[in-house]
Amino acid sequence: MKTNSPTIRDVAAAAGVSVATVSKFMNGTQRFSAPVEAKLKAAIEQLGYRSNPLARSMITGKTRAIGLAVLDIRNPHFTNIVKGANRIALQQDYTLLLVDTEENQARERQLIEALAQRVDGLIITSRMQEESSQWMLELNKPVVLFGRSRHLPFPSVGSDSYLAAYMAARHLLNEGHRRIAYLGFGQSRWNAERLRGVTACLEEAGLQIEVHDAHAPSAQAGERACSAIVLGPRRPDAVVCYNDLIALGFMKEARALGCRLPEDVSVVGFDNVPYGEYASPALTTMDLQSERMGELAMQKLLNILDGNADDGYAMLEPRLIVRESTTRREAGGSTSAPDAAGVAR
Amino acid sequence: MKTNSPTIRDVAAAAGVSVATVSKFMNGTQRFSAPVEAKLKAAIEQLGYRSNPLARSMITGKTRAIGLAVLDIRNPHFTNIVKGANRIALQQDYTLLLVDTEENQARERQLIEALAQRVDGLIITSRMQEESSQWMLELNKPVVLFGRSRHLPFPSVGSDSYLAAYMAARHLLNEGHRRIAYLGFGQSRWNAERLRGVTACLEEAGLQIEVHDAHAPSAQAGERACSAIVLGPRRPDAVVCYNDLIALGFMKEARALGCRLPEDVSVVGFDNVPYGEYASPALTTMDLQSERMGELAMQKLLNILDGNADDGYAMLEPRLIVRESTTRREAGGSTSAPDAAGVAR
DNA sequence: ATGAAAGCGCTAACAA
DNA sequence: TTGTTAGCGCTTTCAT
Repeated sequence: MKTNSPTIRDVAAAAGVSVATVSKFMNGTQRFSAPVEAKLKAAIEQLGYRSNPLARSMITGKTRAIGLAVLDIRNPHFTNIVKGANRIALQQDYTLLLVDTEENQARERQLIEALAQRVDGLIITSRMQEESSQWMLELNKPVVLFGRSRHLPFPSVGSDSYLAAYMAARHLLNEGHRRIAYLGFGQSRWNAERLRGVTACLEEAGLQIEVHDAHAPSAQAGERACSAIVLGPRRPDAVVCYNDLIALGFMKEARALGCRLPEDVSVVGFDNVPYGEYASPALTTMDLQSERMGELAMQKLLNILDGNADDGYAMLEPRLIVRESTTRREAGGSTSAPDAAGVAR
Repeated sequence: MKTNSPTIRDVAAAAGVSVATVSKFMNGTQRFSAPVEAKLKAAIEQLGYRSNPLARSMITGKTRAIGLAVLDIRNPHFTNIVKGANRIALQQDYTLLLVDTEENQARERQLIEALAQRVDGLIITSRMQEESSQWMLELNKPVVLFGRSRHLPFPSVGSDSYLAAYMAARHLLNEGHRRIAYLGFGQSRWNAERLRGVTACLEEAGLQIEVHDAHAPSAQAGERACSAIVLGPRRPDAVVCYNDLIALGFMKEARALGCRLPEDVSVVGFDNVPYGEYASPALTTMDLQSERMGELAMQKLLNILDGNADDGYAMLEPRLIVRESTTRREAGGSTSAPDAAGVAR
């Protein structure tokens, strides 16, 4: 299995032409006389020649590879980003180098620095503060970030967390809820905005919010955080969760604790992960368009690599997906959801 | 941003030594006199030198990258494989090149062939028949496959689909079910084995099986397939689904159709995807240890790259995870699950 | 312990 | 249209 694959020189020899000719032919840089073209084709076919991308990259300085660093590939939000990014990359003949940074938090920076050396550009999701991410500038490679970047001159894509949260709260209010809690994830860069959105909406209605933290963006964390909220002295009648995973965990535990959902407690999440739909009650959520974000990020990056400037922030519109976890099916509530109609499903 | 990073020559000049010395230093190939080492360190530090992995790869012929081709990154089964593979790769300082082949089915082969040129080895999940995958031999790179490979001399890892299916059926039998259906996915390479396992178990009990096909390994497909099974003339009292996604979709639709789960119909899936636990009823499933499969596959591959021979098939033990979708909570059934106790949760 | 020199497989001027 | 030639940044004998 140590078959040395044929080099450009082998082809040149076999076809009786120079290596430069072969190179030009491979890259379609030029036109050729019929006989030469025929010989070239024959030799290439016969030898099974495929040009070595490494050698090519060394000279051109381009690898046609994009580095993608995600926090946790198992979180469907990031999975979707990868899916979207991969789609666009494939269309343009780029390859994806993936790193799941959660697997080695301490080495996040090293990992990304190493990654940067093998790619033309990077798409990065990070938990680091922008202030402490100045080193990304020294990557000397185009980077696209998620969430509006304020301290870094990189283009970015995100969705309006504030608005999304506001919408979620508004929906809950419309459903007649008054005691609303927020189960957040403090370490996230979007947590603050989401909290702000919910808070603002409630304040307009003269209501207060009760804030909890899940300590992780996972279903397990949602489970763990549940009892303190649901069994506390003043049980909320609705909770906005930082993301769908937390919401799913919360719902499971809440029911185990004897709550009826959504009658006793309504739940909203963020991200619209595929499985919220299959939980029961099906999870109402804010669709942040993760997959589209991945596509957009990749598009921005490839665009830059094509020489076009872009340091903008592309913001996607959040969409409310109303499902069962917030809609009072029987008894209970007050108004029937006035905003449920015509909403994207 | 067109900062040309320093080359080995810059370092050599700055340190007043030869490039060979710098190279040896970078690779820790040799020991050095104190003064040289000091100058080297200073120069490298001062210039911020990082050796170019491409140039290195050109000579050594090693890229320290592994290609991973998955059918659909959004299927948690594959997500888990990626997670596991990534973990091991990171530990050994390898990078992952990911391709989601579903994004471009027609180009699967091209994609993988291109991938092969940039990596030291590949881990491939494919829907192709082994018989028509002989081209993989011409990759001239070590490959690890999933599922026992019979026609290809590649090592592989998988779990015992036959046994898993047999176990699932046995569990259903123990729960008192008699009319059992199998909702499969004919295009998968494991479908046949799973069907065999279920069939064998039922035959031992003198029972027949009713077979359906979901046409896709997704929740949506499960939803679509549901009504024909549940509203047919002879509704089964339990169904074994090809995977958890199909099972989840099936359950959602079944309930929409007015079935009580698990009282009217019990459901089992395969894969133990994270969200089965958060569905309701929580999904009973066969844990095939996807993440472990990813780890193992990567371990096998790196092992081969270390020069050790390995053409074996590593088979993981399936485990039954009993949850609510098969346990008769009230009324109904016959025996209470005798095998539910002591089972991994 | 250190250095000189010959490439790895390819592209990119520049000549012809 | 085709060929010559000089490297890309690095590793690796082989000398010293």
